[in-house]
Amino acid sequence: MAYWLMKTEPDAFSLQDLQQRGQEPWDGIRNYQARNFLRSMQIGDGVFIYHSRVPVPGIVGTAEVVSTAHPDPTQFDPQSNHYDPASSPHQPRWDLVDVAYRQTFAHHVTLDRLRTMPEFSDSPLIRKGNRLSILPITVDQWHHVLQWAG
DNA sequence: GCCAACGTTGGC
DNA sequence: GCCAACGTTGGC
Repeated sequence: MAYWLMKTEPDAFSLQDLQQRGQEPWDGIRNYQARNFLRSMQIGDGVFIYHSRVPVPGIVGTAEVVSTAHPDPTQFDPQSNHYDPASSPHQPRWDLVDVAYRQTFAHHVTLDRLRTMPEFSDSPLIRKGNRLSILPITVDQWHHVLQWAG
């Protein structure tokens, strides 16, 4: 059992969208470090959903990993803006996991708030210029954020 | 919308 | 293998 944080731009796909659909293949990850995290995920792992590129970025709720990693079909689709012509079906380069909605926080845990938490002082999440869209969350971080979220 | 920071690509 | 150029991310 592990914990993760996944970023999304709500203009493209929000926690509310996930709630409406129930679950969703988390496709479009095109970063090797993030992909390697995807590959280490297990069914039942907890996920913080983080909204980026909004006036007040932060963690807005939770989801759960409901599949292990499998090839992301959008890498083979020339119509997709995640198309990767260098990837082949014989040796897929990019994976996804399926993620199910769990809860929306009554109180969002904003980036400003996360910066005040000692649990996050070493996290890439609060570092300037950080572009990692999937990152591991410690047990302490998980529980502390849930506490703040009310 | 701007732009700093970063990861990736490709010429050499 | 180096590194400049490029495209993208994400806070502001």
